[in-house]
Amino acid sequence: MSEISKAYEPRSVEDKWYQFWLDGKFFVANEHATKPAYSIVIPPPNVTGVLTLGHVLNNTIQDILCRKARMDGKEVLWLPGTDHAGIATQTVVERTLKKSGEIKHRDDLGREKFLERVWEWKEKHGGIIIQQLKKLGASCDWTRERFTMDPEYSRCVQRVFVDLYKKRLIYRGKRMVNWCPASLTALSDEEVTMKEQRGFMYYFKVEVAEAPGTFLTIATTRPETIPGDSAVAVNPKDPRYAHLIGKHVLRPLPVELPREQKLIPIIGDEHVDFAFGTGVLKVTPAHDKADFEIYERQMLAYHLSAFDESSKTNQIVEPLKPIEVIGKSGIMTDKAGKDLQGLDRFKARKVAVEKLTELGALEREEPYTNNVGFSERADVPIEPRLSEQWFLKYPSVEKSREVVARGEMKFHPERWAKVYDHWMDGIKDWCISRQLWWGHRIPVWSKKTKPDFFQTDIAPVNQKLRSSVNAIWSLKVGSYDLEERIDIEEFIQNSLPGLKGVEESLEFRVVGDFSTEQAELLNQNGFTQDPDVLDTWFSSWLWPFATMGWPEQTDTLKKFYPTTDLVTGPDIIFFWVARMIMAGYEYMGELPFQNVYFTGIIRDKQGRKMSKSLGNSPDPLDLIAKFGADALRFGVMRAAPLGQDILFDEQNVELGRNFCNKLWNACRFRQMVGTKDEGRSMKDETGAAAEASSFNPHTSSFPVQGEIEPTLLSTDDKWILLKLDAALREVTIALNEYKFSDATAVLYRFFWSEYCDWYVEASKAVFFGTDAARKANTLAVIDFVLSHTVRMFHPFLPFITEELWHGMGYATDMPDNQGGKTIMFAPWPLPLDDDFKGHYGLDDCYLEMGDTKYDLVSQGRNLRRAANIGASKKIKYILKPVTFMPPHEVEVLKLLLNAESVEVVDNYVAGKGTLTVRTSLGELHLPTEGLIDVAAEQARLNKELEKIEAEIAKVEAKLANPSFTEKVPVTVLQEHQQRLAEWQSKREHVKTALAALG
RNA sequence: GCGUGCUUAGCUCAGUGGUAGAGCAUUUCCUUCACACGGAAGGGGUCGCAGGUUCAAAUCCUGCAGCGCGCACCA
Repeated sequence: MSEISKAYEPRSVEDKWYQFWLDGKFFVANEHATKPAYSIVIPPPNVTGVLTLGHVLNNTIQDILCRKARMDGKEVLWLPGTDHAGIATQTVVERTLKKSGEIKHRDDLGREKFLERVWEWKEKHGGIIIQQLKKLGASCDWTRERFTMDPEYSRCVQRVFVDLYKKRLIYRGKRMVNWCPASLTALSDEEVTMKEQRGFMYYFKVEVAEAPGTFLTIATTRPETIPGDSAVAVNPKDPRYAHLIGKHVLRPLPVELPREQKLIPIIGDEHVDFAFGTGVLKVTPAHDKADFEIYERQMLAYHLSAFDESSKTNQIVEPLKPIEVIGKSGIMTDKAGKDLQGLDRFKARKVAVEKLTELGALEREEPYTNNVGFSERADVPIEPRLSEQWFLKYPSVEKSREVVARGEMKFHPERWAKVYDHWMDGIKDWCISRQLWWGHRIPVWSKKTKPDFFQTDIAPVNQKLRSSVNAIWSLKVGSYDLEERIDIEEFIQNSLPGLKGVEESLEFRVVGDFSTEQAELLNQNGFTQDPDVLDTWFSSWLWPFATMGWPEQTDTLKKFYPTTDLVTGPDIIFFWVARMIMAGYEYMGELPFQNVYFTGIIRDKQGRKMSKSLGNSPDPLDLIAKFGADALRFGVMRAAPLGQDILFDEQNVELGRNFCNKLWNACRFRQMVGTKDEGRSMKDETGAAAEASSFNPHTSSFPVQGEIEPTLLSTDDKWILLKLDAALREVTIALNEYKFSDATAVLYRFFWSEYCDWYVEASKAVFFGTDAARKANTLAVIDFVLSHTVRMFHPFLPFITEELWHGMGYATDMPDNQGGKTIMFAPWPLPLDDDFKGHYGLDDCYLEMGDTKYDLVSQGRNLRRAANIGASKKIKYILKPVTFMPPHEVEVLKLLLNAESVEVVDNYVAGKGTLTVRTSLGELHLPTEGLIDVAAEQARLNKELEKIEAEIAKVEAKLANPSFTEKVPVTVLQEHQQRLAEWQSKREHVKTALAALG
């Protein structure tokens, strides 16, 4: 036999077994299997990202679920992959190219060349996170790895876009969007986070044109937008101002404009809160969402009245219209006037205030804290901006809401269902276009032409596109925003003849699920493709089915869709989870997953979010190198209760390592005590045969009759088997309820506090003894317990358990597909059933017997301290048992007490200076021969006595209360009475002990 | 503002009506032949505050306070 090392060394083990699993194709899902399916799709990490602790948490949970499902006999698909992370990836590549001095702006390269560089980057860095997941032990089916920019996946995205366009759920429009001046793209509402900002509220006055000398005071936080004001709004119900509606004020900025160009109307709108500020609102429709809405509401009414007004006064030159004063990079435009033009928006604010002051228009400024939307990605204030974008009206909203509301799809913890429902309730259209290059380009082409050139410009292309059933044409005439869908054949027949000679240009637009060739055709024929790409989430919302071969009805889809569980962070509940549910219903006709487990968010010791800039985010790979992947997994799981954020501390991982080491050494102990005659030996070589042995690994499905001899079982044996049974039950329940930290706590308690601390120690009494039959039987019990334990640990600690499964020889007697090859497919250990318990005499009373015995030992050990006897000194105890104490039990006590002897004396009378403890098993005496510090021991006992008296008083008070004794259930009453008796007995004992001290 | 979660030992957290728990930290002792990544024995808590329900409340209800998160948002 070969020695195994004293400490567990994960490094020599983990890579070996991961390669073994890959070589054995154990992670590969078989879509033709008859076993019931279990599936998870991975939340695709950013392709150029690196592993964070968040990923560790998330993927460890998924791996636990998958490994448990395999042991439950399910056919498991854990489908991995990455997403292209449009903004993040493009930004990183652009920044890198800039840093190297290669470009100043991505325009220097041009779209095509730039994208080539992004692909290069992706090829170079794209595999990193996948490799890291392998280090963690993730049992993903890597043969099915997907990327959102794969050709097939991209076709899915395109197809869905066209379908939704066809259904008129996708539309284009000039709307107010969240504009990121750093990334130069529109963002969805979900990508904006509100942050409190300390600033100022500026109060400035404007004169009413029609009533010189009358001033209105306006409060604003953004004076730089004054040149963009198109109106001033008051509440029509506000008695202070209502009469001014229809009149005009003189806008102070830009100063150089002629008076008539600075006149803007006073309009009435219910939106204006007259309790807030001054009750007068400046309306800047190009730079504020609410203002834009007012603009839309009031535009018509105003234009009508303005018409009357201007015909009378001839003063109003500019109608109410959005004026863009802030450009797309956050730089003030020429419309902002000569003082502000070219300035950054924040610098412009200061200058605007100076100008107002110079004009004498600024009344005052007050410190003010308000909420400002920030670009989540770039962390700069977003700019509400009017621009032409593509929007999606969400599909299948009602079904998606109901499935969660009804509890058909379950959220864990449940409270997220409410958050989800609330969001779905107020759901707004999704801005899906992004002004980026890296992503799925919008499949829309357009070409302008005059009616007379239709036959040469458009018709031939239409002819060639006919093979695509999904070509949808629309027509935009002149500069009107309106865009009509047309049937191109019908257009040729009916409308075209009438347009002969018309000089106005027509813009033909075609949306379609085109092939690369068809797209090329369009480009060659002078059609221009929409330059924008789609939001990354517009591809990842298809993830659960697009990764499985949709739109084909593949066998994989048939077998594994809908998926079983989804594990993700609550921070992407709207971004991803909600949208996947809707896409699932829209395209698969059913929900994409049955359960959603929301993890907590990993924070540092101080409760701060992990972030690169704080440098508080440890590299999981460093942790794996230092402690092992199993240790990291166990540590994170143990610290991550369902529904709570996790304060990460490296100590958790250290604890995981210690636990693995404990497991390792407990097996080492088994090897050492059993090798001589009966035991198995630990092997070094994977798959090498175990030495011949009379002990077989046991499972619940392979009962152990003939292996463990029931009549030879000691109290300790029965106790640990019952504890194992309890642990199996508890762990199984915890896993079913997704309570991973509970499960790890049970594993820890069972293995460390029960098996190692008590059973292994007690078993030494057997192994150091001479009874060969009992020794053999104890080994059988140990093998039974360990073979179950190792399997129970496997989902959490995949590497060390595989090593031990083979090393201890437990694999060899199992069928190949049931653990013979790998513990991955060994059956999940079931709790012990009644037949088993009956056969081995495992009555629950042994639990109490064991507990009492170990309690006696603890108390006996305590006497050592009371007597100031060093831990290593062998001492003599005297036991006065209540009933007959079998010699074996006395041996166990002797060993556990580290005693020179435990003498059984049935009628022992303790003399002076003898310390005594008592349990229901009997009394344990330690004659001290004057070694003790009498005063200290008296103090200790008196303190204990006080405690006991307090407990007695509490229970007595309860029992003396008639309403208690009358109303309480009998069992509770008995419990209390028994407890009183116990405390009283203890009191007697302590008193006796005090008296014995002299 | 609406919603939601948390507040229990020095720290991190379990504990949904009946004797307050774990891990870490701490104190003392021990390198005894599985493991010092270890063993043994201790100390440490009026369960955020105030009411209420109940024979009985860390636990259920109400209110308050503090911290956090999500959504909405008033210039």
